Amino acid sequence: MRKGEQTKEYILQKAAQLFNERGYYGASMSDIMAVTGMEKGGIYNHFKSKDDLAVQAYEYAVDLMRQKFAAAIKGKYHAVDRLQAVVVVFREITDGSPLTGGCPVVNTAVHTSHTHPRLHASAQETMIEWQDFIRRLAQLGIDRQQLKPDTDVEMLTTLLISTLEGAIMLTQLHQDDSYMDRAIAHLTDYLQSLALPES
Amino acid sequence: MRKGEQTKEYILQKAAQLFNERGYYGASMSDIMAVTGMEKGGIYNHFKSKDDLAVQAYEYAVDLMRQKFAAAIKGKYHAVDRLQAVVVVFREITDGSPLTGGCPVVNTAVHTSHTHPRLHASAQETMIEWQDFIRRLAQLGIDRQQLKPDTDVEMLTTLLISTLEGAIMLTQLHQDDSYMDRAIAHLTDYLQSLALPES
DNA sequence: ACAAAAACAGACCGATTGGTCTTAAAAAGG
DNA sequence: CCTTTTTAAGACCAATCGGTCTGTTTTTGT
Repeated sequence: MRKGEQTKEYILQKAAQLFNERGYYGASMSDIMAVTGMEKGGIYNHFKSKDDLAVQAYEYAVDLMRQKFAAAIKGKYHAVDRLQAVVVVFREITDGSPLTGGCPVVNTAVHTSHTHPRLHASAQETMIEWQDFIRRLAQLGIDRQQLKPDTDVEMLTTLLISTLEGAIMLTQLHQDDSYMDRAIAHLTDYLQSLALPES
Repeated sequence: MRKGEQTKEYILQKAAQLFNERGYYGASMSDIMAVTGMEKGGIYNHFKSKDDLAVQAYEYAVDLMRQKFAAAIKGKYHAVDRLQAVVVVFREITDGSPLTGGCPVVNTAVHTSHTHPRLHASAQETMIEWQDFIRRLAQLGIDRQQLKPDTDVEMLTTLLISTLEGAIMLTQLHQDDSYMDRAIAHLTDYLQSLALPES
């Protein structure tokens, strides 16, 4: 029963990549067969429907991102360092890590908005999770007197995600990293400006 | 020959709306028949393929945006006022004007990235057009000594579009205007900070 | 090594896809 | 008003869609 788990993860990886680029309706089962090199029977042995595959593939992609976020802040204790590390994870999205084709959460959100309620709800939940993550980092930074006490946490969260996701989109659209570079340069300044000088 | 033009525009309006929400592959010709209340023959009388319809529907949507931008800066001569007016047009996207379902350029960019090269190229061109528009407004503002001479035009353009498009996405995803409100509040401050005091 | 179980291939299915074509209804031009 | 042209309807088509199922091949545990 171990061989099965291996191929299942292999399929998930390929499918996650394909769905991220093409969306649920833009990627057919034939496409997935082509990209995995497997036949229909082999795939449907692990997933009970295209729907099921898409949902699990999305969860797979999100898990990869979760791991990157966790690894990024590991060993960092200053809120500015941590938030900067989060920014770097977003930067890596445009480099194709862990998936090429842009942010899986935003892509899924756009791709499924009026077509696939189940996946759309998942995208919503993931985004709320990310926002919470950033919010907590910021709030903890305030509590630990690393960030200015009047820091607007909600504003910080919205600006970080909006600017980064928007810049990812521009970088993807034009195949030009400079948009992401500018966004990050600005956010870096912004984060630094929130730092409370050591007392 | 006038009745035909009327129905053609009617179809374009309905199709533009549908494609904006669901994307090229998420919206079938049957869906378009349903939303227009027309039969297949009536639609294919005006468009030679689904492709043709989608391309024209996108152009239709972009034209609506173009008109809004033109109207927004009309009668305004200070760069900060003009850029602020551009921001307001983006704000109206989240209110469903001229189309519900978010920004047609970003939606098309994401929906067609690896599936429909023709439409994807159109989205690219439109985005370049918008960037040029903002760049020119900013540069003219510097030339006319309304903006600080050291204003980074490229940075301004990237930040405006990235932040606004990212915020539109969040507002759409969560059905919550506050993301857009925060983004705009921040950008308003930012634009104000670039203004050159009257001499 | 061998029996049981899991994994995979691929033929097959009905439904839906985008698209065509003939025919009828309705505008438009004289 | 009456002919011509345009407009729209809807039956029809091949191809593709997601999905099932049976049979064969591999793994697996013993």
